[in-house]
Amino acid sequence: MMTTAEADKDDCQKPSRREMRRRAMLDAANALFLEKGYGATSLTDIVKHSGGSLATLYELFGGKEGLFRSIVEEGCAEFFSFLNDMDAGQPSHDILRVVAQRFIEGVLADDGAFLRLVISEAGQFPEIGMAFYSAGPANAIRIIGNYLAGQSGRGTFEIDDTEAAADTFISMLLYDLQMRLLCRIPGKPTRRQIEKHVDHVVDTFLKLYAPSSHSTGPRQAPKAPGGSRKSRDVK
Amino acid sequence: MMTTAEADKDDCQKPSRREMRRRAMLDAANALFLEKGYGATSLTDIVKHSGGSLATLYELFGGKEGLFRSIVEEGCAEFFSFLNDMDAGQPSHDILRVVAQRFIEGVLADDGAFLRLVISEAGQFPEIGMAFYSAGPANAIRIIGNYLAGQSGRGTFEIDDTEAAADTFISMLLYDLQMRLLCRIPGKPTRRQIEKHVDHVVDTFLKLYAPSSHSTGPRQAPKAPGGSRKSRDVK
DNA sequence: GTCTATAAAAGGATAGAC
DNA sequence: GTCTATCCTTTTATAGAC
Repeated sequence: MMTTAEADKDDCQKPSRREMRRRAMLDAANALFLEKGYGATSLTDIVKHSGGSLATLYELFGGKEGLFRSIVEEGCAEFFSFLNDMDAGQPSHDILRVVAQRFIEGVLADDGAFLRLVISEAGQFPEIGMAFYSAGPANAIRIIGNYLAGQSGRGTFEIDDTEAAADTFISMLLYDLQMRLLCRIPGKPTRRQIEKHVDHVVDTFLKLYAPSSHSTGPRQAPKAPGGSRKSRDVK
Repeated sequence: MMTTAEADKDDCQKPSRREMRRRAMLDAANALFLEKGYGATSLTDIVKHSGGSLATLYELFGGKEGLFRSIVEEGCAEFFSFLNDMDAGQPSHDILRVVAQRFIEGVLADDGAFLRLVISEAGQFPEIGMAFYSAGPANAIRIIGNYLAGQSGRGTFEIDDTEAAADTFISMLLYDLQMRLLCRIPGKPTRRQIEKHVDHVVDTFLKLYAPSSHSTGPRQAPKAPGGSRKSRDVK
């Protein structure tokens, strides 16, 4: 027989009762907040899904606000984890396609639910929006900007303001897509459409910043005229 | 002395009591929803600001939802009214600067409060997000796309997919700005910064789509190196 | 520590007087 | 038609048993 303390030392994952409750409540709250929004989600609803009781929730998180802050904190870290995977040592600018693809996958993964939640409550919880922006957009621009700066030194690109270029890249890539998600326009883009968009953005970026007329763009695919059904219309 | 009926006929604006109440309630609700969000605003709070009473509110709007829908309907029409002012007959592409300026002014006008409100409640009120996207982003892309198509015919630009080009233009112009507003990053950009950004976007756009090497860009201003403090950092 | 039961408050909605 | 007063539900928050 082991004491619980010994068990804790033994098992690295330490699934203490407290920690399991905490996780279950965080997960339930996360799902419900993302689905219904902060205001429309009640604590009893969360407890109903997580198990445990209201009193325990208060014991662990201090209330609805505390629970919410924990959710967002975790969410920010997870949501942008893919940013840290960027390997700046890659040879060519094909890496731009890979990065773009990952960005879009990341954005599409939760249908914009997390971003919507942050935006919705940024008014009532001032630090939440700032934390998100720092961990997300600002971080992305810095990382991509740094990458571009490195490549710029090697002659892969000709860019004077690398962060502005990074901003341009991300903006072209995500603006309309994210806006549609946030507005809940139905219908996800197909893999084919995403690929096409990524190609278009990368090509445009290269047209802007590839060393002049060196014509680095390997895919200036001759576009089928009129075949670009993007269906921006809603109805 | 006039009866109220005569007064109504006399005054073309017909500020009937009913209509005045309606306006007052719409205005109060609008302000409160934009400030505190839909869920955090109570009907009693609205009535307290508008005058009148809860019962009248129900008589006029049927409840909180009806009131909210009325708000958003009005808001969409007003928010994008500036789009219809675009005069496609203008001579050069200096009009791009004017358009860009107006877009940014429009976006900054309410600090993103209206867009935030729409995004927040797009989940609970499905048609609201779609109405906004149609009246706003989709409409903007179509209008600018049409303008570009017209100019493209005259040789001002060389564009094959004019709507994609319009998307690029708007994305570069607004993405980071709107994201910062939505996340409540404090500190509005100064007029100087806005002007600089507009110039950068227009120059970039011309670099992409102006007839080759005709060098239409009148303002390829030599940037002071290192002077581009955009302060993307939050802290 | 975890749960049951309940307090306390607030919000949405309505009935009825004027 | 407009207001006052009130009902009923829901929600946050806590006290006390096990």
